[in-house]
Amino acid sequence: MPPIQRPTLADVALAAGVSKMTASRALRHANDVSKSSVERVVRAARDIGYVGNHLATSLSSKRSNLIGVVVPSLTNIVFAEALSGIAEAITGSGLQPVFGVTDYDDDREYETIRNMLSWMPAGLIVTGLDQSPDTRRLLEGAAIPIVQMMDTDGEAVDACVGLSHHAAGAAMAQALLHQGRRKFGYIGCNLDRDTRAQKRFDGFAKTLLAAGQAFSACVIADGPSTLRAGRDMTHEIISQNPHLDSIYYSNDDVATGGAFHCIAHGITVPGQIMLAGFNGLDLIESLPIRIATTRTPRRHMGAAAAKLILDANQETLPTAPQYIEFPTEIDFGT
Amino acid sequence: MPPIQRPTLADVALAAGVSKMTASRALRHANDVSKSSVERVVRAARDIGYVGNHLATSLSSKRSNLIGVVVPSLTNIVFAEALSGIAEAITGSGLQPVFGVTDYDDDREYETIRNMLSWMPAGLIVTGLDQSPDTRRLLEGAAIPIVQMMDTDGEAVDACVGLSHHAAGAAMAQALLHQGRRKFGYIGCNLDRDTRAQKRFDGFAKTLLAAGQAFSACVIADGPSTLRAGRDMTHEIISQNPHLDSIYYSNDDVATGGAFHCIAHGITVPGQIMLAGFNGLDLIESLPIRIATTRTPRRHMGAAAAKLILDANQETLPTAPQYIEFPTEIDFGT
DNA sequence: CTGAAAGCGCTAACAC
DNA sequence: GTGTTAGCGCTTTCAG
Repeated sequence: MPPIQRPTLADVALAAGVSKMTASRALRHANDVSKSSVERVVRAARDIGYVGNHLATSLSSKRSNLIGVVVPSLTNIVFAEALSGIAEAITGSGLQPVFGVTDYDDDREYETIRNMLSWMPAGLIVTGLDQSPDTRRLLEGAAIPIVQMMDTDGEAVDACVGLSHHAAGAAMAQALLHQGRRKFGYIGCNLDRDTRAQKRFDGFAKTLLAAGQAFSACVIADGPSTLRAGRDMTHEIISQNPHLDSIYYSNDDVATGGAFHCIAHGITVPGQIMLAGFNGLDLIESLPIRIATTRTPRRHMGAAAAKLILDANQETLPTAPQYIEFPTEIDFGT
Repeated sequence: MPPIQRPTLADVALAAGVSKMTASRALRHANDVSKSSVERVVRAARDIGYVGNHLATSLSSKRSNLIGVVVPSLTNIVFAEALSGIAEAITGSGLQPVFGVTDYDDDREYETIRNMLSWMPAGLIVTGLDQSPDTRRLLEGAAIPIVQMMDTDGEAVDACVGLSHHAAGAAMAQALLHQGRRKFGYIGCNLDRDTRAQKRFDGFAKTLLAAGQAFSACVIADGPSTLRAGRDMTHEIISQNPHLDSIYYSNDDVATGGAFHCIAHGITVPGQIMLAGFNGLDLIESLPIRIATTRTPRRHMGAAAAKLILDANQETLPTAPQYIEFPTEIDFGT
């Protein structure tokens, strides 16, 4: 197929017998144009299969319909769900999401954001509050709405939608203490890069300390959070510390691995030992045993972040920098 | 902060004491420009914080660095992993992925693709081969590389990277027959919209038929594939058909729900009943019981699709339409 | 090796 | 209501 020149607005205008401007106006806000013109333009556009060129539109109007989204990972369902919430929130708005995956790497994050900025996006949604100084400068210098999502423990560049991971960790510690647990274990993955998991750990540990308690054992691994890692690490921590009565995990994936270990080895949960994760994955509620978790509204956070961008692009609304903190809820699955 | 006019190439050129063109060339392929010029331009760009404008670049060069990706869902980890593979494959290439979620809806898919096309993307990756006629026309008319991923059962618009779901279903039926199973149940979600799940079902059913067997019971639900649905439907099918010795599920999520049901009710697996899913999620291998599954290379499929687009954009390579079929492998978890 | 001119396809800002 | 004139910021020519 020869690369046929795709029809432009000029072609539409010609076919409709009007000027480019009238065609342009007719195709966008049908008001301000006579009914008959609109009709002819729309028909002409359809007839010749006009599609429009966002590049030209955006360059000319100095604003694009792109919205950048930066997440650390996509194998973790949590971020995929946030993306999903974003996608859902912007359907019908004409905005298109551009995404970047940083793999928890500061340099990748910097490059990704820099690259996105050169698309003059309508806004940027990035994960977390703990960017590198360079990245932060980049964000601060960008003259577009920036929303940092998933976390509220720290200072936002602009707007922020998330939850307090420190508080979530603290709340879980409190809850386990209330349940009478006293021999605490911790199992975590990827802690050196996942600052939100760190914050939960800190919150949990500080709360224990304040109650005159402490972790009896911690097992921390470098790799990503996987069920297998959770299962293996649980095996390790329990065989070395048989008297643990509870384990806090860096998230539900790892905790589920722990649950599988317990099921396979006939360890009663929560009888002998209580397991606690984080996120409130659907998975948890279907598990044949009950483990505790903190429910988090990933989808809503994504949607709320997207809505902030949407609002900021409607001049009519006051663009007060928002700081939205979602409450979390502990779920014992009972 | 007042909306300071962001520096343009002209500013860089001015600061470096060269023309716009020299600056442009220096910033892209440092060849064809004297060393001293390159140096001055690069320094000037950095000094004034020049970022570049992809909109202008793309409009002018009539090709963008955007790559469109259309998936039916993001809550299903499988598609998130494919995205992840795509993102990984294009890192360093300068390409940026734009994504759209169709929620298995033909109209949404059409609109999403249409919208993406107006960004003049370097290529498009869409899920599956079963688009609506309108969408198909849209794709055929687009003068860019199109890759359909995840499926090979059907005719591709251009290139195609995936696996045969019909064959995968057939292979699983064969495997269960070999294991001596004779009372087959089927449990599926979202079959009316998920054409790939349909194909697996067809392949399985046809193979049973060819062996003189048939499903003893089928339970099919409309909603999305969830663990809870799998668990509930398994409860239903087993209580109504106590003699089933195997169940084929539309995918691993639903099958895992089934596994949880069996664990909770003391049904031995695969002793009393064998469960078989599809995808080979990591989850499966950590499960305390062994269920069968078909391993699928989601990440690789995504990466391969992205590579096809990458290659097609390098004029040097022959742009032969590709048709890549990945083999699948049945895993009994033993 | 470097530069000047001429757009890419569209819309903002004015006319009429 | 509609059209005209200028660009948006960059790259593609084509001359030097």
